[in-house]
Amino acid sequence: MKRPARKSTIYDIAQRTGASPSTVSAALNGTWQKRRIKESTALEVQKLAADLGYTTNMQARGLRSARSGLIGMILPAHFNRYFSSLSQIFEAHARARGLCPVIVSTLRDAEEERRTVETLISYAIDSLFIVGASNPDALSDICTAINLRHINIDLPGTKAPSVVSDNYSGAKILTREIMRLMPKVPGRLGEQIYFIGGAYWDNATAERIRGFKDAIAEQHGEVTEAQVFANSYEPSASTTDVRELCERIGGIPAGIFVNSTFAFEGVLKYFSTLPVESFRNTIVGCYDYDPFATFMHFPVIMIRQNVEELIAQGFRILDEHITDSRVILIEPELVHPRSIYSSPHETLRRH
Amino acid sequence: MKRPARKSTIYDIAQRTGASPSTVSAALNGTWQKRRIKESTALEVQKLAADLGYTTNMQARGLRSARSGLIGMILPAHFNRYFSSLSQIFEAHARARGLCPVIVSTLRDAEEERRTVETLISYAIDSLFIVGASNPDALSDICTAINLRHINIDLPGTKAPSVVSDNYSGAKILTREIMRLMPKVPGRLGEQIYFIGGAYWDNATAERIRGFKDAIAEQHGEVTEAQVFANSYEPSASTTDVRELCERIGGIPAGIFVNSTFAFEGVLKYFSTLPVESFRNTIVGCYDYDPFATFMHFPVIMIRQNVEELIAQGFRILDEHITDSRVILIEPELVHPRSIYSSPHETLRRH
DNA sequence: ATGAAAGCGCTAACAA
DNA sequence: TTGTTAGCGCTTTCAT
Repeated sequence: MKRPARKSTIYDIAQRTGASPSTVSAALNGTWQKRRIKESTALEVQKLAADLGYTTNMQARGLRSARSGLIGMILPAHFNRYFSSLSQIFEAHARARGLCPVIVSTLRDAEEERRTVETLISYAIDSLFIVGASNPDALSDICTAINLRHINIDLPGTKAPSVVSDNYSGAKILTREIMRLMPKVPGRLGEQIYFIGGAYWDNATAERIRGFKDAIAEQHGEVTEAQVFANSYEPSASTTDVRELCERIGGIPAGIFVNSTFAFEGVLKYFSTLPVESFRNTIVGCYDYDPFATFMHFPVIMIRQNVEELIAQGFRILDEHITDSRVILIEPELVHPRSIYSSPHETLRRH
Repeated sequence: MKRPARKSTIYDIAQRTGASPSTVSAALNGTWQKRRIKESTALEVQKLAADLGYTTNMQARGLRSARSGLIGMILPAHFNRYFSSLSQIFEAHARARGLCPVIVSTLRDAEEERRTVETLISYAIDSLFIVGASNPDALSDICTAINLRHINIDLPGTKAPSVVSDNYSGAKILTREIMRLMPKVPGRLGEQIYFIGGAYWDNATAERIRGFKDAIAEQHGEVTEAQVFANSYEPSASTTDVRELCERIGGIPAGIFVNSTFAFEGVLKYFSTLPVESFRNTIVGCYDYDPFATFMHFPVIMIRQNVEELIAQGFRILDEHITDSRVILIEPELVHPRSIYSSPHETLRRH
């Protein structure tokens, strides 16, 4: 059957089958049994629709029914292994529910986050995942005003349910492991292990710093502020910080806790100026996983967050209509050097 | 001013300002000058709209005007450094044009690609970027039928304009560099350098294999088929391939051309079972860039595709209303070991 | 310089 | 078992 140039509508199908538009509508949107349309009628309509290449105009349906079939997610960046794995899993869950995912990055900019949420709302998204927002509560206010179901992922808020990694224990585990593997050199440990990257005003970073300090305190007493560099998420800030640190202490520290792969890239930028031999006595722990990073020319241990669980719990909360401000903690996992995990890509492919 | 529970509409604003809905509409969508609305009227309307937290219902606008303000992009996966950098750049361009990006992954599955495009069409996207599709022409047919502007990125089609990396020259450059740096050992070169990953039926892989073979032929004559393993994009296939290869030749080959970071992860999975010393005489070249991969315990050279240009040229083609099936080639760049480039994330942040 | 009114494609209440 | 009808919120033509 030749397809029309214009997209066909239920009216076209109504005309050609002799049924009414509402019958066609019901036959096509799955409510025909409830509307007691004769099966043969429904089948006839569906057949013609398929032949014509009909697809529902979602704008019209959405306008009428005040729902869109879209589900939104905002996150700090696409270009990051952690966030893009969240996207991958989020998308799979959305698809499984018959929703079309709309994933937009907001570059850790509160104003951009606000604008983006308003944009998504103007498209009538049915619910929203807010990942790593710099000001989740401000976004919650916007969502609540129009009764939009939403949840915070990765960074908690106080006005909506949150699912976050247990950054405190993760950092503690990672720090303990760094200390265990660190070359034993004389002098105060306080001058040998450092925290680099992230921003101290952000909850995730703050929790990780707390875990870092507590782990050290367990074994070696207090940590000084001079051991923590957390003023920005920009990789370039970490480049500067680690350079100044190394120049000050006259070498690469024995242990470095890097707050994310973003920061790690910044650190590597400085490292690339140093000879390979200078890394003999260094161990790096990085909060976030990258398979290539576990294969570097010096030992790197990593933390892998449970991305599947972060998203799955988010959907569970939506399903159960939970709206209080509970915080669900998800345990991350320690990754040893030279470890390759399969990517979500591998497990998702279906056929 | 207290905001209403329900989202306000132009009718609410019309009522409260005493203007008519059409005047309000014009005042709010930027056409008021053309409609010769008094400036004071427009300002009054805009002020109230702001106070009320009004935002346009894009479904209604889209339904009426047959445009949505959405721009779609489909790609094989989010969870990949190359694709997610394409997302990041695509998003920036879309935003700059006042469009809302909808980026969906289709897992290199032709059927999923088709379904996704139909879904995006049902939301009336204004144009579409098709990245790395397994069957671009089938998608072009769907788009053309409803007059949807679209372009192919990364993999070319014959029914729409395409912007692709120059995979042939990129592979040639990479192969030459592998050969230049390879440890010189006796015996035929044919038994010392191998191509691993990707799928030979996919244009990008095929072009890279061609570049690989030609580069070797330039210096050492023919290449045998036994040197090329390209049956799947799954990392696990590369794990198996490289394992069997190494077991067959009794060691790690002197040179390995890895077709993508996906495949590289698979290769590393096997490498992680080998002692560090066994890599003394190996050099790996990988088609795709990852900063961490350049810091491994054996030398890795990489190809970095010009992501910014791939997307920018795509938008240029859209802007210039080009619809023929021309193919624009973008040159990629060789990356030496221990090289860190700044991420798109850093350059995009605006404020 | 502005208002009235039609209609985009769909859903759902109501009528038959 | 099916048809009629009234909108959803907006844009746009035409009238004033």
